Amino acid sequence: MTDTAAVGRPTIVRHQLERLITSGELAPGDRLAEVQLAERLGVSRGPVREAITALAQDGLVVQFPNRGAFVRTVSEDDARHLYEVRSALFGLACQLAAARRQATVEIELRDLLASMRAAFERDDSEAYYELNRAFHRALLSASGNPRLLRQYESISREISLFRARALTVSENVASSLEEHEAIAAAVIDGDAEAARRRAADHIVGGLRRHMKESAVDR
Amino acid sequence: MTDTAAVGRPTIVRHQLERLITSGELAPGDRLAEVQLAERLGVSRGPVREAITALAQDGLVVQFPNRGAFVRTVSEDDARHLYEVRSALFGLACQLAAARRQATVEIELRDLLASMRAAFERDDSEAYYELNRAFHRALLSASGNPRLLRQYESISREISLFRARALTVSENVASSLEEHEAIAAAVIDGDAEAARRRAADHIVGGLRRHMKESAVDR
DNA sequence: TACGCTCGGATTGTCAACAATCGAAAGAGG
DNA sequence: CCTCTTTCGATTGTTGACAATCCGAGCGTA
Repeated sequence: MTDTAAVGRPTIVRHQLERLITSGELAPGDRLAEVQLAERLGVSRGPVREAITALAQDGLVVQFPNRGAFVRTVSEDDARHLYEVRSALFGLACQLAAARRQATVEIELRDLLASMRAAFERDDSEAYYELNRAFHRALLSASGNPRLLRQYESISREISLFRARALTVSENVASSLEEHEAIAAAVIDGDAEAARRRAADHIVGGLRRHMKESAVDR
Repeated sequence: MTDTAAVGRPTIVRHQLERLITSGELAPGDRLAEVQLAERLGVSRGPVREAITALAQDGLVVQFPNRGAFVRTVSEDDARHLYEVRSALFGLACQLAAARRQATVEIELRDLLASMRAAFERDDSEAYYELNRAFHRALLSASGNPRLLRQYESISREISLFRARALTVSENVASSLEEHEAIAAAVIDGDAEAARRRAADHIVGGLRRHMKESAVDR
């Protein structure tokens, strides 16, 4: 009955549909025909409808009465709005993480940063992308606010719909890496205000990078 | 297909259920029996199920597989987490509003503040509560980020489940009013950083007030 | 009495059929 | 040729029935 259980019923169909969308198999703007999805997933229309309404509440799908559901399309304005919210959320996470000063987090961050630097130096943008995600998740978890993590991941899913087919080029990774190190330093140092500001600025920079199609750091 | 339409299908049943919960008719912890709700609302189980899953995704309801859905109970920790997120969101809203410097907002804020001060002086906490909400909404709207408004209202709905039966006592209204004036001044002045900080601190203060049962300013 | 098992009522999960609504194509009229 | 109306196919919205699952009452045994 508490926050952690509020993730909702992890119904198989819901996750399958979510995967179809986030993987790009169902592209933004695509129609979500209930019967078609039902037979594709081997179930009836009922579970599909519920999954669709859940995803609509999540923002991945938009519904029009009597006209059906469509995969959300994210305009440039939408993307800016989403990045603004994400920026505030990540800023808060780092602020809280810095205020808590957990020793385990310090180790985890140093470890991740070392791996990221290694991935950068051997130009492995695939690995860097994953480590980047792990780095963000680590700080979100370190905030001690599970709701914040959930909110952040929801926003991130929506953002992933923006220019989903942008290639991950390895430009600006250097500056991204520097920003990460600055954030980690502030968190480890316990400087909550600096951590917040740097984290927020970092996400805003992510919007810039995303806008110009170099999508490594989203 | 854009963000504004993403509010989801405004199905009657969903709003009815939401009202039952936010009005306190269905208290936190109460079971949401599908058949009972169905006949109470005069529909079948289908729409009720969909409404429940939507509300679960929203955080007002928690679901357990094969065991049913319950109105979310918000612990003190949950409340703190929610207030932290709310604080960041409202801070962002005021920061953005300050950066935009819209003339119409200035007028609106001055007007609202005058009404709030009047309500405070005649000790009308009911009116003050409503004006308080309007003040927050005005700043959220002035941010120019509809997604932010939506997120904020979602969080606010969840917070309203915390100690829902706390009486609205007219204590601390004076300090709350001062904080509002300080926020508005920063927004009007275009000082985004001050606006953000004051707004965030204001919400954190709201948590303190809420914790000690004086729930005027949530 | 305490513990484990079985069974039964109640509730959720799923399904297929029916009703309501929409959009597009066909047709009538100007 | 264009526009408005009408019809029709397709899709969503809703329903009641059936299957699966859970929880607790009752029974038996140590």
